[in-house]
Amino acid sequence: METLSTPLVSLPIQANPGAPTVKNDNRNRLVLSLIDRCISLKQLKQVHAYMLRTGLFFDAYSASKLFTAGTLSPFLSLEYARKVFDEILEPNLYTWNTLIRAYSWSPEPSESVKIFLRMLCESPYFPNKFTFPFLIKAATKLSRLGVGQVFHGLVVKSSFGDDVFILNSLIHFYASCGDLDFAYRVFVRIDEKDVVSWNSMISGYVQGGCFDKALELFREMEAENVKSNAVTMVGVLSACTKMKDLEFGRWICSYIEQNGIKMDLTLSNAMLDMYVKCGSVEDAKKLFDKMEEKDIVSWTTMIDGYAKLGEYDVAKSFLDAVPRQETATWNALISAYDQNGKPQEALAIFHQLQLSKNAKPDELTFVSTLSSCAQLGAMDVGEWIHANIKKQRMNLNCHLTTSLIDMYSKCGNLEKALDVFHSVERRDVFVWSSMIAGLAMHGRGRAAIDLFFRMHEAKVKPNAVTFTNVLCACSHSGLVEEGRMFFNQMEPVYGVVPGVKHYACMVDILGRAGLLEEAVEFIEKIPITPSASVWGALLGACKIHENVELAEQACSRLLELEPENDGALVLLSNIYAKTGKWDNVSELRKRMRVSGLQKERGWSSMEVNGTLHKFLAADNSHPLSKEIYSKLDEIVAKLKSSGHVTNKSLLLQLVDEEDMKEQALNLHSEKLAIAFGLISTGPSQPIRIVKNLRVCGDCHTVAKLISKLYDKEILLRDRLNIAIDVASTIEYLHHHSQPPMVHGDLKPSKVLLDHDMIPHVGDFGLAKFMSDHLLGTAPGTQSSSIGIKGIVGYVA
DNA sequence: GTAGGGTTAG
Repeated sequence: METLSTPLVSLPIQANPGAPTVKNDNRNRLVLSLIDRCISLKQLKQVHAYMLRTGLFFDAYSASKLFTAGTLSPFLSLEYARKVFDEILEPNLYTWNTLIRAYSWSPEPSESVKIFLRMLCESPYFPNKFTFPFLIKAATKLSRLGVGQVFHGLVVKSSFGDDVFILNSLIHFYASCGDLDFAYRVFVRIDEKDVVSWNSMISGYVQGGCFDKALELFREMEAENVKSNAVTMVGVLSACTKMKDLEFGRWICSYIEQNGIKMDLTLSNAMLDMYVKCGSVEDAKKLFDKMEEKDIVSWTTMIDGYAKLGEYDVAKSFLDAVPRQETATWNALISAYDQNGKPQEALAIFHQLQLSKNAKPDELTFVSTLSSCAQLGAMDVGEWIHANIKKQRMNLNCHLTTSLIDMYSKCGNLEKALDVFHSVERRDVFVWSSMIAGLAMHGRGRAAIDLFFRMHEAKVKPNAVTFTNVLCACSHSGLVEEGRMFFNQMEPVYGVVPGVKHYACMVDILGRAGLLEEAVEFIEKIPITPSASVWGALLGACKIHENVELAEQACSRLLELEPENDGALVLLSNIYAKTGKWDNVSELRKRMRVSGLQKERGWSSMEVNGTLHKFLAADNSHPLSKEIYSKLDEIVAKLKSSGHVTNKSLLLQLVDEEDMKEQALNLHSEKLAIAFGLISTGPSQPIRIVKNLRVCGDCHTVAKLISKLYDKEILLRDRLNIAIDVASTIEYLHHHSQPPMVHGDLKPSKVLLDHDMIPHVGDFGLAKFMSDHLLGTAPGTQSSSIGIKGIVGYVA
């Protein structure tokens, strides 16, 4: 007889399809058992061919067996299974259900719904109790509330409203669509709740952020003597993790032991994660060492734990020890570096990953790496990644789109950011928001507002991030009326409750416009306790408008909330300096020295052909140092002969000798970087520089002059990241109290200020971030800063 | 005669 090694045959079908004369004999049973033993698609196809030749395929049961194997096997090919299905002349309900199920698992769950509709039209069958869980799963994956509701209605009409399997799927469906109330309504109406009903509701609450409710439900479950299982524990542990409640987490671990709940790999991993996220890497390590079975999640959790703690060497040793390196393990380290303000290290690991044979970068790698590129202004690497995404024909999903827009915007290339934005079909709220931020960053406040309305027309609902970006756009373009309008509309019209960031933005808008009294009145009316960032915004405005008295008040309120906020002290000292109160300046500086507050050292970085060059002030460590300094001399001479006078008042420090002041200014890291840029870039290449702190007024002016004198585009971004076109005098005035030097035909060199206006996700407190963002520092000084997290745009 | 629900990281 034929065996699996029999070559594939051509398919002249001999059997009469209409008459299933296949006997249930031994030979056929053997063939059917071969289906289960197939270990490759090729073997399955051989059985298929044999069945066609003998006519066995036209037996409904046998055909469905083959088809099911095609959809279930690890080597499953949905395309092949679909072909098999299409060959089955009269598929039975089981076969239809199997196809619906196959698609509900696939990346195209909408096919499930289409197949279901086809079944209703083409077949004599109605859905049974098995059909609905598959359909509801598809609706869940599609996140389409309406679709699931239709199925729910059908369930009730088809009298399956008591089936606990179906109702449990519905709980899961409603919860994952965010409708926890409805999920709970389904839950309470189940007469005979089983453990899965409870688990579905508990994990629904956890995923919806209602951790208290999840734990309450767990207690209720206990009170009703429903025995929990490992899945229950995963849900409850996950709630502890999110609440960072180590004590309760430990209690759950002992509960698991006492109640003899069987540990499985997922539960162990959930425990590991709880320990790591609640701050006890030691406990996690103990558990990790005891675990008999570990998978990639276990390893990744440990790497992530150590990396987030800043113990990078330990994290790396775990990475090296992973039995099978996968992309996720690399991603853990890359994203930890990225999010802890170590973008260079993130890129270094990325390069190692590229050299590694075991794994290749995936979407998540690119998202983190693009964020690091954005932080560093490393546009060459960013562009390389963009090209790679295209080359790999990787699906440009919303996460990647957002990251690309963010990267190009922050690297100063608004056009490319817009290209990406226009090239995609799918734009979620984060894609729109990042583009709004990009426009705002480049001083295009009106365009940012227009985009907001286009987003509204596209029926994408704005969220808190969108409003922060729109308000920032108003603030940076001096659009006071528009800012007021958006702020007043956000809750009543768009249902977004103003948060601390929005209040701070509003104070910033009013303050920058000189409406200091109104800003103070606004602060008094804020229904929540004003955060440090709100006072920071007021303080910033006081600096612009030289209101020393109010500045002192704002500063003391800020320091009550954040005694460690060195930025506030630096800003206040700048205000004193600007108004000539040198005694107060030295007193403040002394206070900072005593309390150990130190300024972060300023640096500027510049990327040339994918290599990053970093400069400190008066740096001479660069291999081309000699050439750089001679270029700098040349620049200084050219500037002088063109009539530029160094604005020494910008050096807000007590330096006595006039020429020392001038020299100190000329050695600023951004000037070194520009000099280096002039000798290392081709004639048409722009110079793109990123500064970690603020760019001083002199460097700002000089950058523009050099741009003209050398006919070179210069993009200079600092930690406050807004691009200002030379032409936009008004916007300039909002940032600097003295008017810019206006040159008739100056090339549009841009100065980017206001880094990271987009709210960040992650462990850095938002308030802290916002106060950093809004405080900034005065031109000429370099304030210390707190770690900046680069990516953005979407909530984890 | 075959089948269905809930879980961990990034």
